[in-house]
Amino acid sequence: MPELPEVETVRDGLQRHVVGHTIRSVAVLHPRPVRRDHRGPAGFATALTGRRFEAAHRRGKYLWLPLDNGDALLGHLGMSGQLVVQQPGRPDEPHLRVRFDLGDRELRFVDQRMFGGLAVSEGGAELPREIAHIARDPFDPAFDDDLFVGRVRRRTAGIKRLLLDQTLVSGVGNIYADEALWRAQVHGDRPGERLRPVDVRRVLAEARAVMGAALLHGGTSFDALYVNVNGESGYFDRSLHAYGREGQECDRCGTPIRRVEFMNRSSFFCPRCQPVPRVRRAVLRG
DNA sequence: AAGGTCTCCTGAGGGC
DNA sequence: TGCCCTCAGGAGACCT
Repeated sequence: MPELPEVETVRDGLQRHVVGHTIRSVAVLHPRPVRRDHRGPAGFATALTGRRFEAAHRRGKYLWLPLDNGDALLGHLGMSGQLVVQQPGRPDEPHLRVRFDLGDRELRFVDQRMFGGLAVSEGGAELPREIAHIARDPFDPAFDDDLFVGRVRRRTAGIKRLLLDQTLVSGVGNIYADEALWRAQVHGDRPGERLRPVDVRRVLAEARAVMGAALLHGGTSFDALYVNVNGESGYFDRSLHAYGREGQECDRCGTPIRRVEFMNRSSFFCPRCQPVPRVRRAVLRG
């Protein structure tokens, strides 16, 4: 599942293998991945044909590639999306959805579950308006720690939900949220407004630490010929302390890791290191 | 405004 | 072996 480190690794690959190349033609093999583009599959292809990729940018889990006419190709990998650079004529990947012919190479969007997608953003070279609501990520030099702490502490929602709110901080998904909270020894249900500033800062610092480590690792999984990075940085197998470890001993205290339902998915935490917040006493209002 | 739930999508894996 | 069920989840839509 691509979160910030995986998407950044893809961005880096696009920068090195796609930027400067011109799109000769576009083949949309399945309509769903271009569903966000109001032009439809044919219009999407037309809008890109003849354009040259000028750069590769990222905000949170979104990627965008400015084009030579001021528009941009905007993309999100969703759960299972991959952007692959292939030699022309190589066999189609099983879930190949969109193919860009760049002459001496092809850029391919492969996505099994199709939660991801591509769209042309009109005038979106600087920052696509479609993602103007997405916050900066914790590695962005312009990310404002104090602003984040302040916003979290004005919210009643649990800190995990807030970590996943891409308008507060971007790039964090379910896995790194659980890992950051485990490392910070904070339970995800603790309301933002009940956390001390130092607690919020620790969670933020641990989110940076765990994603930074994954980023270093993800960068090495690149090879010279292909941009072939997806949600699997390989980091997960080795270094996860909480996510996916239900019933296994906490690496810090030995208590079995617990799994609970959360937003139609799962949360993993150590019940000893990350004590469940006591339910606030009901306040009767007259 | 903010919090919460639902939905989209496919293949892996479990149970029988 | 094969069928059915559940699960995984980012983020927009939608309701309260």
